[in-house]
Amino acid sequence: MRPKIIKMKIETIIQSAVQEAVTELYYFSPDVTQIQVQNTKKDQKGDITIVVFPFVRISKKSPEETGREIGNYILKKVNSVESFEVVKGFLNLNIKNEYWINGLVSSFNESTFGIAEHSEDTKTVMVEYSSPNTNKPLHLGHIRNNLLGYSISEILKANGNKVIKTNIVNDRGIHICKSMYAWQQWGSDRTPENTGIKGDHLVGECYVEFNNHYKAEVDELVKQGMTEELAENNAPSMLAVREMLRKWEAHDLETIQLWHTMNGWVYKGFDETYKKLGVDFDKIYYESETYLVGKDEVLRGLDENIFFQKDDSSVWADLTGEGLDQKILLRSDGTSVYITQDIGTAKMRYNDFSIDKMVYVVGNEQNYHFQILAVLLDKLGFKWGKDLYHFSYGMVELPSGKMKSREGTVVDADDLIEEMISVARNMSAELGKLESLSQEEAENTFRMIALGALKYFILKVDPRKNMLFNPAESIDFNGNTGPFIQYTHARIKSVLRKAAEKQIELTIDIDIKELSTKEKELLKTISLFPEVVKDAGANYSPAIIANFIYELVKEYNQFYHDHSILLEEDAARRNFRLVLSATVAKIASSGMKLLGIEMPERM
RNA sequence: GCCUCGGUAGCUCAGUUGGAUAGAGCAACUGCCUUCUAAGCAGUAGGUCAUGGGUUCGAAUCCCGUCCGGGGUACCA
Repeated sequence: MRPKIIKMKIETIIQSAVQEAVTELYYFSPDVTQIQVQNTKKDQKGDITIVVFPFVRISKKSPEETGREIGNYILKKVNSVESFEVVKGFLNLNIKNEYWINGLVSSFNESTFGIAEHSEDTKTVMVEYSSPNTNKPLHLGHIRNNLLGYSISEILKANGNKVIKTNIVNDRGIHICKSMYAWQQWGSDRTPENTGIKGDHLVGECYVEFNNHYKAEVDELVKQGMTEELAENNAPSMLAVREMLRKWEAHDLETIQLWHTMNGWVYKGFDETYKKLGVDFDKIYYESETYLVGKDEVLRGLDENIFFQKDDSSVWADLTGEGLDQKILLRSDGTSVYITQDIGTAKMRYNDFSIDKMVYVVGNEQNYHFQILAVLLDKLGFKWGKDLYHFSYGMVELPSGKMKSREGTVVDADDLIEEMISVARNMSAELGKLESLSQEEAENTFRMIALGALKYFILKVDPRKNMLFNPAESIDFNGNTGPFIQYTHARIKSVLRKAAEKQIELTIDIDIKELSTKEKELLKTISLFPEVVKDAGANYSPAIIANFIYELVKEYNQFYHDHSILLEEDAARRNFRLVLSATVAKIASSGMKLLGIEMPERM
């Protein structure tokens, strides 16, 4: 067993050295926040930079002189520092090559470099994502949600948490009844089997059908002189749907059966899409099973005077003490509202698992909702209520603007994935790639590339921001894209295969002294990976991972272009470059895995 | 109205707790395959960081105002 080596980061060592230096030189102990240790900018000489300005006031000397004095001190105290240079107010330190090479060796050696393992104090985090309605198929908006949810789960795991992925399916309510009613009314012989239409799409079609008929009815009534509001509430199909919902809540057998059947179609369809997207769940909750629990919780709250009742017998929470408004929890007729089921779901989760932290991956239009939910759960006594984390992400917009289901301007998830695969297939044929692979292997690679492109495109942008998806342009395979990263990986794997063919074995005895600029850059970037994973976890941001991997493989491609690997005659250097390549491939893969993106061996 | 998030190159996006000359990709133009995969590499061009003030050695970043845009503010979900 290898003893556990506690490797101190060079930044940390330097930071305390600076503190020491300033204390000893100027008799003043600076605050840690004043000591800025950062990576030297690419266009400057040096590896680590210390900003001198904050100490000028203490030293009462020029920035240059202060920098020199601190630099000299560090040079004497920190072994890894080779030399330094002061440019303006910046102290640039050169770190010994040995240090970077040691870093490479450990990242090459450690199978889980940068990925934390579970420990004694592992926290259990539950991540809720996806959360679809069962009245229509998944679209691009859901894709962003699913990819973010899956990725953030992986990132939290990589930061040492135990993660339970969960999904709350909205399987009840008036919108589901609309699809059911349309099916009954305008073609009750349709099934996914006899129409050949995927179940969720069939139900979605019914939903659209309903809206078209309904709209026609409303228009007709308005033409007859009714006000719009009245017409909307009195259109025959709306009345029928309300009756259907009433029957559902009264457990009417026929209604429940139809509901089961149609939801079954939808689930089967969803499962296919989830599988294609490569996302999954450890536990799925259904709103039909949680909303009554929520209602009970609200009534308990009423009992315990946490909530109050108005004269019309509706139940409310007074959140004015928290700087929020009053919030309705049960309607005057006793039925539950949206937030009621969230309380119920929370309660069930609370009973089912020992959760330390709850993360909800839900769009930013629900910021207010989750602010309220946090307060309500806290009032009701759930320990993680107050600090639940709403992973609030921005919308996906199209060049034409917002996606609207009712206007048919949504990008369907299944269609999009198929289209991406077909683009990957054509692109491959055009480039004359993968001809040596079997049909099956080739298809699998097209799938990886297509999904890599889609996932990376979506995950590379800051989740908090709205993003634009242009179907015509977004399916790019060059530049800052998933396929670019996959391609670099395939290239490295190809080199490694050839090395193996030539019986060249990789060894961790790196016996070189000199490093080229590109080689050193790569070593420096590699060393950042663990920090990047932590950063991504702390900020709930797959984008941080994505941008890092891009940076890494971009640098690798420059290195690859400028240096021979297998043709290098010096065996030690050749070995170094092979280890370097293998490590880049490994880190890129493990980073992409955190994004849910697979890496092909060849492409 | 109030709350909230945003505005960086023609387009899509990065930009660390405030640090050096604001960076990538796409699109445009120009080079590089007899050599480990050209889905690559190199170069040219492209900016009043919405705007006006303030804080300071230093602001795309922090504070205040203004303009523009998204979202929220339901007995919808």
